[in-house]
Amino acid sequence: MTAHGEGERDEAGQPADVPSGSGSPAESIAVPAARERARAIPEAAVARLAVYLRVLSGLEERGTGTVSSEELAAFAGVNSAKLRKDLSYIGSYGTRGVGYDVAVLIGQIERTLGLTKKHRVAVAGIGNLGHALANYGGFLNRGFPVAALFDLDPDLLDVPVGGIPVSSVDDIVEVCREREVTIGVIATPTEGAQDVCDRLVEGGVVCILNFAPVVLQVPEHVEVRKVDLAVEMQILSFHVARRNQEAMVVPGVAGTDAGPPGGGANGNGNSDSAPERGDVDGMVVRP
Amino acid sequence: MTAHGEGERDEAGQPADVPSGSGSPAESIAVPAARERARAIPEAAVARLAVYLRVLSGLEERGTGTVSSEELAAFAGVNSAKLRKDLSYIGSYGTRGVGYDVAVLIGQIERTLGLTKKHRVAVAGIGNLGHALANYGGFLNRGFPVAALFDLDPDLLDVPVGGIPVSSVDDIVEVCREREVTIGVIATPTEGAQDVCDRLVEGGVVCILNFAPVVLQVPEHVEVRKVDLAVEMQILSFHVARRNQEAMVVPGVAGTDAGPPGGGANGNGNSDSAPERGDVDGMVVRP
DNA sequence: AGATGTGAAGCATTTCACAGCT
DNA sequence: AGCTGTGAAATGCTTCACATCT
Repeated sequence: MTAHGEGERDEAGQPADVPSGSGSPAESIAVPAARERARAIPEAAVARLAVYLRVLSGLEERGTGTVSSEELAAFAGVNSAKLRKDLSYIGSYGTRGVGYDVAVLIGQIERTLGLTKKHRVAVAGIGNLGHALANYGGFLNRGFPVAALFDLDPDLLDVPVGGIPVSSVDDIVEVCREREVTIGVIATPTEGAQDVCDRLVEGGVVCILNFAPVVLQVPEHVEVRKVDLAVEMQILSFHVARRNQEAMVVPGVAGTDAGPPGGGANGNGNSDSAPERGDVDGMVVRP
Repeated sequence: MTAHGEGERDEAGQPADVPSGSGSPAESIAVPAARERARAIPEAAVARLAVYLRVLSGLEERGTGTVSSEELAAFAGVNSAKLRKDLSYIGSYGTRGVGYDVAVLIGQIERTLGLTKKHRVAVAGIGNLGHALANYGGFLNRGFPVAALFDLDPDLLDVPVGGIPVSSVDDIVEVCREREVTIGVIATPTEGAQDVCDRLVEGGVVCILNFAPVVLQVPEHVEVRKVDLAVEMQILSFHVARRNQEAMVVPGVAGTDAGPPGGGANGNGNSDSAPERGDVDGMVVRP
């Protein structure tokens, strides 16, 4: 996806014509230049950098000082060429003949991902999923302090969850502005999602992680990512079906000869880039 | 995502030589043919088909009989050319000059995704996230009945969650075989994930949805998808950082002139294909 | 007219393979 | 010798634009 160069990218970039300047269209530097905005790091690489970061943190804890691209790639489940290319986007921090200094690399990736600045997070929809997000201290806290929780249910109001009292969705705008929230997580059911989203945006949130199975409408300066469990399940279903079909063609192994045969182990990952996700029906937990 | 053509794909396909037939290597149709196994539908398209399906279900409920590619695309947040190409992978079920019959299309997408066969699901790790998954009836039930729950915590054993009693992780293999579970969801903390995964596989599970921030090692016949919230957050963080940087270059709009300006609304989606995900640290909820 | 289905062009990402530093 | 960093080739996905069918 779980992800990549999804179509709808704001292709247009900026309006072709200069907004204010009325005059002669002719020779300005303009038109093609609009497109030259170097998007630097490929979207797909950004997602992997986050993975490398986790692996590197683990290595650092275990006192490892340096790693080769080969080793790091193995831990992250990618191949080494891809890893080196990904790292090359953020600069040259390796030492030829040696490898990468773990601490240095961690620092550089954090810088690139903007993790030096702590982004305050608000979670809307304190059902099971919301609880899961708010409760586990170690989760969001590594750079993403949860600063506010919102729900409709009056029974939840002011009850602290993971140390933070739940506020009313009516106060989203106000609270988000006060606490300078920049990232919003929507864990509400489908119905409330767009409304909550609008409020978060009005409250100054610029990035949204959406668990509700709807395509949110947002102004273009807002970035949305979607996580849709039902879609993930359906993708898995597709692969089971495909596998079964293939098995049908090649008779060979039929029975339920259980157990991992050779025990071969391959790295894994979401084998794709899942742009939009949705689901057949409400899947998210209670408001 | 999310889901497709990730590098590590089992390139090799089937063994180059015909499994059984020993004889002369010479003129068989073989060698290049191995590679010709049409992988048919692009992984990225599969993820979107699931989204179209959700939208179509909504339309059907509201009694809509037909839709044009333009309309359907708008609801799904993609452009119509992409939608038509995606649908073309599963066959020609539209009517030129008219559009698509909603019911027919639903049927065809369900068939393609293998949703006609109900896949039984097991959830391991009944913390907040596990509860979220197990509880909400409407979630997995649309084609994915939850057939088993597993946890380490003795206090949870036999306590029914969403109608299903929790079993011990020690019984994973046995229970999964008995209940013919084909899809496993891992919502445990990092530590237990690989162990649980091994057991699920031994119990006959062929697809795994993994919420733990580790790259699971699995035999190659098993498909794994990963959902990693920390990675999602970090990707968002990256975008905030990039945006701020750009804003720095182009002085223009500085202040906190809140509120959605024009109110422009663009469809959204995960702007990329995130193959592997991971996270800086434990993020998943309690076991 | 109106909308689908699809070759072909256009981009993006991945992989190869090797020059170049330590 | 070993391993990084990176052009260039290969692959895959998206968008265009139009022939084709109703």
